[in-house]
Amino acid sequence: MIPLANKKDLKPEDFPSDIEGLRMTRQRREVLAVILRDRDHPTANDVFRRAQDRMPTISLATVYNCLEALVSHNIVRQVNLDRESSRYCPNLSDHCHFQDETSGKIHDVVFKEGVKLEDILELPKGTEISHLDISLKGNFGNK
Amino acid sequence: MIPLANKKDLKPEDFPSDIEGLRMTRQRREVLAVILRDRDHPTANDVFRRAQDRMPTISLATVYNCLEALVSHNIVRQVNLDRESSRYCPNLSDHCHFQDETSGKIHDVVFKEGVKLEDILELPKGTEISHLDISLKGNFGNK
DNA sequence: TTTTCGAATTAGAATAATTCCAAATTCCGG
DNA sequence: CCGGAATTTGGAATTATTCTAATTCGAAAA
Repeated sequence: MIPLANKKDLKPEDFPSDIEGLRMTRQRREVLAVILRDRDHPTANDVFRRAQDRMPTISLATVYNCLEALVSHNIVRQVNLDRESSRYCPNLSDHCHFQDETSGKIHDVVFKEGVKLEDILELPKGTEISHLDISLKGNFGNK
Repeated sequence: MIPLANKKDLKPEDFPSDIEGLRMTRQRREVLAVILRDRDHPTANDVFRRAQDRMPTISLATVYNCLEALVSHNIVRQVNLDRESSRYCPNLSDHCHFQDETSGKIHDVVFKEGVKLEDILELPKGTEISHLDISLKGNFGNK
């Protein structure tokens, strides 16, 4: 599924009719295209406003529906920071999120080669991890 | 402030009149006592219901006020998992949270000795971290 | 092509956590 | 004890998200 993540400028109408077992409707294509195009971790409402440019009749409820469909089929990732609205991200590879306190912008941060959770955390034997979420806040270096 | 965390059975009225620069009012004492007593990561509403046992007139708004005062003075920690309501935790030492998917219960998990973030994440030089949040979901081993 | 039928979309109402507000109360220094 | 400041209170307001019920769509069958 990483390939999809690179199709930054694929036109919505060129998406296959089925992605990860999810039927791609007109509005799902549009929502996905927005998320692949602008990788700034938009909220559902951001996605809604952007999708309206090319599809003025789309509704906010539909955007929520589409996002939930895309997330549950592992096509996009939902990012939750604190109590803020959920954000959406087309980067499916293992990574975590850094929110710059001055700009509010969110940056993806990747793990160093070969790092395993068991090396970091005191977890009882037999623990099985299905989801991991790491988020950071502070001042991001450089760029 | 670790000492406070151990005063599991301190009566609210025995708290000092000032903790971390925060004036301890009657309702703040009560809220803090609830959090120190039941370490099950209660939500604001849980705290409200429990506080009502000894103080039937306390209001939910006050519980929210108290919690925000306690959190901003680093007396308790606010825990946010996904989109669920915030939970509150008297454990101020570095740790993260594991939510057991079958029971819904939240467990504190500590880092292994000597683990540093820079060893784990690819962070640009000059990055300063002010907050770190790690949460896990899955099936917790043993106990 | 036309029909059919479940799935998807829509607008608006409903919900739930949290915050806001303005009035009443309590607190504390002088 | 007094006055101003801080806190508490109940209810209204806000906001993100979900739900609902009606409509529309679209793929496959006929």
